[in-house]
Amino acid sequence: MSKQSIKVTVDAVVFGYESTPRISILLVRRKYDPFKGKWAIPGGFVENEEPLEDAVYRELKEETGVEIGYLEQLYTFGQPERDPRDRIISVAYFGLVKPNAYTIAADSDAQEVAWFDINNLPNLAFDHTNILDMAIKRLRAKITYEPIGFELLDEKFPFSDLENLYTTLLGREIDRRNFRKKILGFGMLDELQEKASKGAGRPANLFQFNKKRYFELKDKGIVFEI
Amino acid sequence: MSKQSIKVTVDAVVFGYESTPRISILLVRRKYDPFKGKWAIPGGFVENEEPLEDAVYRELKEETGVEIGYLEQLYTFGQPERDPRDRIISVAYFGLVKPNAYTIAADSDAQEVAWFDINNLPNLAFDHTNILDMAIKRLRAKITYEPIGFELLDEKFPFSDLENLYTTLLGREIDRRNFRKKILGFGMLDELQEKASKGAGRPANLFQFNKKRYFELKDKGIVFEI
DNA sequence: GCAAAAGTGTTACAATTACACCCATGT
DNA sequence: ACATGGGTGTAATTGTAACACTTTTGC
Repeated sequence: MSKQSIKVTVDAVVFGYESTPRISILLVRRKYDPFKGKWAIPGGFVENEEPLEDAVYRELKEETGVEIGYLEQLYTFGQPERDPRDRIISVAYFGLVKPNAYTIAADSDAQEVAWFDINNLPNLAFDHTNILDMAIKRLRAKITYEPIGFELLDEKFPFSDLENLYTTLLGREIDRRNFRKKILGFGMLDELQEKASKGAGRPANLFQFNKKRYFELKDKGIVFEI
Repeated sequence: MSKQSIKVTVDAVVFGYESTPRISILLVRRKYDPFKGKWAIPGGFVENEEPLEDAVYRELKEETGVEIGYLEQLYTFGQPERDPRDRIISVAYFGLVKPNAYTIAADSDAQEVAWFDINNLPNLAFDHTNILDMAIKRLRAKITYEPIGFELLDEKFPFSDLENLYTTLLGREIDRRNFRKKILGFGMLDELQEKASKGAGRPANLFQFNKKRYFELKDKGIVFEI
């Protein structure tokens, strides 16, 4: 009991979205053994007096330079054999970044950090494929009952971005009219007096997620659901 | 990093149900400091080569003698100040026991282990009140989208037991006809040729949850939902 | 004026809710 | 025969899903 020698790490599956459209995940290439040279999700050891979430933010900044807008705990992975050398328990998180925060630190060696399309992932170190699978499942499920999709879009976004995000993540077509009716019906989006400039076709109105309003509605018992 | 001195425990919030009706939670009284004499949820240190879930089953058996039928990970609590002495991270689980497993080990001092009604809980050691709150929320939410309620009932149960369980947990009346229609409509309950014996009134038919059938239906895309 | 994406309403269908009486047993 | 809990169907309402044309801009 008092001779317990278990180490604790945090790891973070960080998702980004481009309107290409593609959903991507932030990976780092390992510099040391075990699994030297393999891609892995960013993470590292928790310091003795450090809260778990702080450790996640710190490691992400150190390893990738990315600052995330949304973070939640995913699951704790603790199988004794998950690390070939020591007993290491990993508290995994999942995070979302907006496109404008979607850049990798200038001081990182670009060869060591990269975004990968979730449909085209490399083999990963440790049990990170498991962690990633769970994170993807959680994200897919969660966007249907919590308004976290906005955390993957710019502050101001055209409605079609939201629609494409859902189409891409859920892997099925969505009826534009019904979707718009439903989302706008909640009343948690502010329609701005601004139009998207770039691109072909008719310019879209921009919208903004009103978080304060969302919590008011939630308190009233209104449930977000797709 | 290599001087990390964090310890890892598991703790389990174990729920039971009696058709009184009441939802109860298994607690143990602490024998040692810190919080000596206070009630706490059962748990303890993970051994070096021990999977986390094994540690939960072991601690539950050692401390309470209760064998649980359902177990899932809840959340990992890691605030540095959650234990007044050391840095201890707790991987919390939540478990469900059927009424017939609802007994406390004969070799336990009865004064040290007890079931408490969730509406009448004592002050708890550490941050266990937080853990418990989260577990209750999770249970309430989860019975609406996964068929875990059966894990709190006997193998064979009258339909009214299920209805009362849901009424009690959700804290609102449920229309008997609509509820029955919906649940039986899923086709995951077998109606037995047996009747409940005890009690006043017309004897109820007994039902049994068909887990195999449930997974078949789930694979077909049928989703359980209340 | 044409290509490209944005914006908009109505109808059919499915699911959910509301609601009240008879049945089987024990005493 | 009465008290107790068990068992059952239908109609109204609500929510969801299907569906196609017009508008605004850039080239």
